[in-house]
Amino acid sequence: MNNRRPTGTDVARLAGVSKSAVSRVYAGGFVSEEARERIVEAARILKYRPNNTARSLTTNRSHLIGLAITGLDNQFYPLMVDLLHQALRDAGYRMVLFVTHGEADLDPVLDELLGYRLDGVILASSSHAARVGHECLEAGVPVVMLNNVDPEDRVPGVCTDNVAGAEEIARFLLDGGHRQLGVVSGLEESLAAAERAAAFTRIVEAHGEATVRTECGHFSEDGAYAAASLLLSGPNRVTALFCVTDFMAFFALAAARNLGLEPGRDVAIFGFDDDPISSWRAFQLATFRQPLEEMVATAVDMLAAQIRGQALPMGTRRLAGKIILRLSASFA
Amino acid sequence: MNNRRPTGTDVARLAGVSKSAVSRVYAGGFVSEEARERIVEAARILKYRPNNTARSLTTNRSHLIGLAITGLDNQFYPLMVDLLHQALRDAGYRMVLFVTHGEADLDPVLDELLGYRLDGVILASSSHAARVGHECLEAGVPVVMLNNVDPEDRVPGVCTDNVAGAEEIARFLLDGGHRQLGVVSGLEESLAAAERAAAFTRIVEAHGEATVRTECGHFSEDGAYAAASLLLSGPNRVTALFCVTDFMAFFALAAARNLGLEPGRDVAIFGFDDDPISSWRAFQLATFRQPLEEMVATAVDMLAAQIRGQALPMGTRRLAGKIILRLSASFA
DNA sequence: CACATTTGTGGGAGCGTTCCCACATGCGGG
DNA sequence: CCCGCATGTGGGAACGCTCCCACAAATGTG
Repeated sequence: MNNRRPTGTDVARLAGVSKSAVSRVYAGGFVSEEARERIVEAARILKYRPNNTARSLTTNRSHLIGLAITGLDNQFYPLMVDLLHQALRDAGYRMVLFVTHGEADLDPVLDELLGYRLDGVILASSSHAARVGHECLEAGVPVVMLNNVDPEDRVPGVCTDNVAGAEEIARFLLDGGHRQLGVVSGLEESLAAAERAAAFTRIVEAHGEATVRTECGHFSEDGAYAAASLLLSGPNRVTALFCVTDFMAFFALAAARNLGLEPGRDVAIFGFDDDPISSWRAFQLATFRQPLEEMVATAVDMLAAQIRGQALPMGTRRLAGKIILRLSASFA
Repeated sequence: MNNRRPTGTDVARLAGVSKSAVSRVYAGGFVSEEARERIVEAARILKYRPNNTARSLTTNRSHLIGLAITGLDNQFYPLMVDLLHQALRDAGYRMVLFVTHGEADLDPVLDELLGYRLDGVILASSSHAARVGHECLEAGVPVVMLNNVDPEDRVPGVCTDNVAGAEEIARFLLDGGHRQLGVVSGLEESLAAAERAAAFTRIVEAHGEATVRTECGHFSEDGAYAAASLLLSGPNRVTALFCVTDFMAFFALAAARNLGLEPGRDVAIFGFDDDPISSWRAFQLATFRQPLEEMVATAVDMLAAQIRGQALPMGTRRLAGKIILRLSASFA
């Protein structure tokens, strides 16, 4: 344990060259073929590996990207993390994870985000992410919002075209003959979710003969269950339900069944995201698929461009999604 | 963008002290109250934040812990990541995430684990983690295995007492009168899962009148579905099924229903983990709860002890779990 | 054959910290 | 009054790398 790790100087000594030559081998410069071979061989013997910390200090690049994300209970997020991890790896970056729970967590996270010399930050938190984004912008740290939007439209970001998606679902349900519609909304701080609820409501209200009621599901299990239960019971109960996330829709399905209503027969239920478990036999949830691969790739591209120093057009890129019909809305 | 971040020297100049004094404020040394105030004020004005990279270079501590974990589709893992993140945060560490998919991914990950001067590594990958563990050991990097065991018992680790858990499930099913039992096993590289299958089998075979058949579920959706379908059909189909992970059990539930068998009435199905969604109404899966909070806390403690330089007793700590009875095994 | 040009090389400063050491103070006791 | 001894302080080396610059050797040109 006491034998410290070998340094570039050690390798240089063994190979009979200068440490500059060693550096050139690993940082990509010109070295004669002969010297390169000797250096690589020496490095192999000593088990040398360049110290990334020291390297970062001079190059001012850490190759570390921070990812801030809300609690991973919503299965859609782990999938996003996985894809993001791959995309970042392919682009030569490592991922430092920051899991937040609510707003209180955000400030210490922010502190660390800035204290560590991260090359960039991806904000996939559902709440209050814009505030963090503004601070990054101010500190000159490249930043991208993913699956969320900055109300002030200053932080660059990428998300699904929430409006088009919610509208398509609304039209589908209206076309299916539904006139009493319900929305299980998320927290107000999440603009992406708010956009979905608003767009859905707008279409229904424009129809004239249809009505829409909204209950807040708070992005939580109990919240969604309670909201759906409320909307699905009483004298003017709804016949179709739009939950702004699949995660909440799963609890709406449970609430419906608890009331003796079979989704797809007695009530139509839609989610949003296309969470991987939506297609499971137990749920078969109709939803709107976010183009996750494309979103992730775009976000990483946008971030990489900023890191390269390219000024970015501000604002949010909105990618097209796709409605996915499954059993839970089959009779609509 | 061009105005570089302020350094400790900048702060020292503004406060009229030396950079040593500034360092003392942030690294925790003795500074007179008056000087401290002036420094803090100057830092506030300049928006100074110590550069962690430079700090790491001298202290040889990065406060970065690497977490290697297999694909996050199994919901149990995101939960683990979340808890681990919190525990590491509380202990003053940040988490660098490495998501692996199969064995091929492991070598490049290992390279990066060692190249980055991580203070320690947590291996929660289900497969081949021991190999990576050995290499860390060799390189002198503190390492802990979580929810997995090293067959050679050299890498310290913590997991649930898989044997006791699987045995308890087996006895419960035998006591319930089941005589034709089935196991949906995982991949062979995962020793933790193998332990469960083996312990279950041992108890059943010791019974004398009961038989047990095993099919490999490969930890995958399709694999588990196929394995369960096989076990639940044919002339000598099983009446009780033990899946070595909840994730696979969800597909066993689906397979059973697809065959017209209602879990908890026509067939008993057990998982292992107590994945958060096991308790959902759509599943109500009987299972064995891993003491995740305790496991995570123990793993972080063990890692921190190694980082402090304490030699650790080798081998795996096995924590007690708890059987959780739910509808899927109610008639047993 | 003198000179420019290419090619590879080593020396050394610098990145922003920490930490050791030397050195000023202020103060009480011999 | 001078010595010891706390108590703060600043200077400067060190961490392991990159990268600029100067320079040597090999090659090409008039």
